[in-house]
Amino acid sequence: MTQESIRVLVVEDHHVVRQGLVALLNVVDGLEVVGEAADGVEAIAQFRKCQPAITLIDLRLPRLSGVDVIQRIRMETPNARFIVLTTYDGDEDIYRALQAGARAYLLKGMTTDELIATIRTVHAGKSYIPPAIAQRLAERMGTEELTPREFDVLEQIVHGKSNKEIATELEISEATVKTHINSLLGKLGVTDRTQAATAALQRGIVTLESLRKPKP
Amino acid sequence: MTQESIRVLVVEDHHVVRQGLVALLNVVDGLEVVGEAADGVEAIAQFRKCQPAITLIDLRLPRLSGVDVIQRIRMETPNARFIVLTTYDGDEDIYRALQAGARAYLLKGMTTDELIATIRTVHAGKSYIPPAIAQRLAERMGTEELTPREFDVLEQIVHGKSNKEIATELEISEATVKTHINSLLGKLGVTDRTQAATAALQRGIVTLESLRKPKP
DNA sequence: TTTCGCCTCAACCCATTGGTGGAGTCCAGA
DNA sequence: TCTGGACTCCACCAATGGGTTGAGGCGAAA
Repeated sequence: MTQESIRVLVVEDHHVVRQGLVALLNVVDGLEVVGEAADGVEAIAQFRKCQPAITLIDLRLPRLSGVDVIQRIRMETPNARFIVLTTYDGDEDIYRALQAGARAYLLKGMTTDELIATIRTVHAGKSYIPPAIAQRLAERMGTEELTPREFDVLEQIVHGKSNKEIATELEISEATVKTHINSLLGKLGVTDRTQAATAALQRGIVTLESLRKPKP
Repeated sequence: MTQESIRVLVVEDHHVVRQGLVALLNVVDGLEVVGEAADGVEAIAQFRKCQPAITLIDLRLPRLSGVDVIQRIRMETPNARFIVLTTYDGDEDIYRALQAGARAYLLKGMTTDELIATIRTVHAGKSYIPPAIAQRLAERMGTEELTPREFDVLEQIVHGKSNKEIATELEISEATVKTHINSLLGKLGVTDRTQAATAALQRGIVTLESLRKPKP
C-alpha cells in the first residue's frame, strides 16, 4: 500500500551535521524532511509551519535551548514527538530533556539504522533510550536534587570562587555558604569542592562553555 | 580549462557528521571525496590507499587520536595537508594538532562556504586559522609548559584526589606533591586546586571523558 | 665541568575548608 | 494549624591546603 511518509523536522545548529541528517533521511523510504532549523527560535517557527510528526533536535542551540524548545512546543502541541540527538552533554541534560517530554535520546555517533529505527519507534508512539543512557539515568535516580541555592553555590565553586567570594557574590554570610556546600557535597556524593566541581561538569549541571565567558 | 579535482579524504567517527561532510563536498565543483574513515587506524590505511591532497580530520577518534594520525602520516608523507575539523575540544588539542602539522582548524559550526574556501586555501599551500582560534593560541603562547610530573599531579587533582592520595598514587611524599601543585598553580595562572581542575578541563589538558572511566 | 631544569623532600606558618550541632525565619502544603 | 523543607546564620574544631624558604640529587645541554 502507499503509505504516508513520516514528516520530520531537523533542528541542529551545526550546519554540517544538519546537512548530514537531511541527506541521510531524505533517501529513506517512508521519511520526509519537511523542515530545518538552526536555532531554538527558528525551531518553534518551523514546527508551527511544518507540523512534523517527529522533531529531531539537538539540545545545544543558540537563542533557545533544546529543552526550552521542547517545553514550549508541548505547551501548544502536547502530543508532539521529539527525538533528542546530541553529543553526550551530561546526565543532567538527558534527564531534563526526557522530563520536558522527549521520547528518545540518541548520540550523534549512532548508526543510520539506529536512527531510522528510532524514528519509526517513536512515530509508533513508543520510546527509545539506549542502554548506556538508561543506565546513567538509573544511577541519577538515586541521587537527591540540589536546591536552587545549592546550585548557585555549586556554580560559584566551579567558577573557582572561595567561600568568602561566594558569600559576597550571593550576598549571604560565609557560614551559610558552608552550610550549602556541606549539603551539596553530600547530595553529589563527593567529599570536597574540587570533586564537586568536576562532578558538576561531568553531569552537565554546569557546562565548560559557561566557564569561558563571564556570566551575564 | 578542465581542472583536476582536489582529492579529499574524510576522517570522522560520527556517522551522521561524516555523511554530512561527504554530501556537502561531493556537490562542489572541483572537489572529490576519494575516501572515508571512521577511526584513526582506518584513516592511515585509507590515506595510503587514496593518496588524498587534503585530509579532513576530527581529533577525537577511536583507536588512534587525530593528532597521532597526523603525526604518523607526516612521517611517511611530509607534505600531506590536514584540515582539523572538530567541535571545540580545548586549546591543548588545537595546539598539538598544529604542532603535528595541521594547516587549518575549523569548528563544526562553520558554514559550507568557509569549509570549501579553507580546502582551497590549504590546497594552495596556505594555512587558515579562524580569528577566534588564533586568539586562544596567542593567549596560550604566553603560558609556560607543565612538566611531566606536574601534569601527573594535575591529572590527580582533576580526579578529585587529596594531596595525601596523590602522594600515595605517585609514590612521592606529600611535600613533593605540594611543591608540584604550587608550581603548576603558577603556570596555570590560578590560585587553588579547584581552579586548576577547571582550567585543565577548559584547556583540554584533561578531558571529561577520562573522568568517567577509571584510568587503565 | 658547570649550569640549569626537574624532581625530590623538609619545616614552618597561616588561611581555607569541611564537619558538627544548633537555631531562627519563612513559606507551602497537608 | 502543624509539619517539613529551604534558607539563613553562629560557634567551634580538626583537617587540608597553599605560601615560603631552603636544599640535595640527577641528567642533559652548553
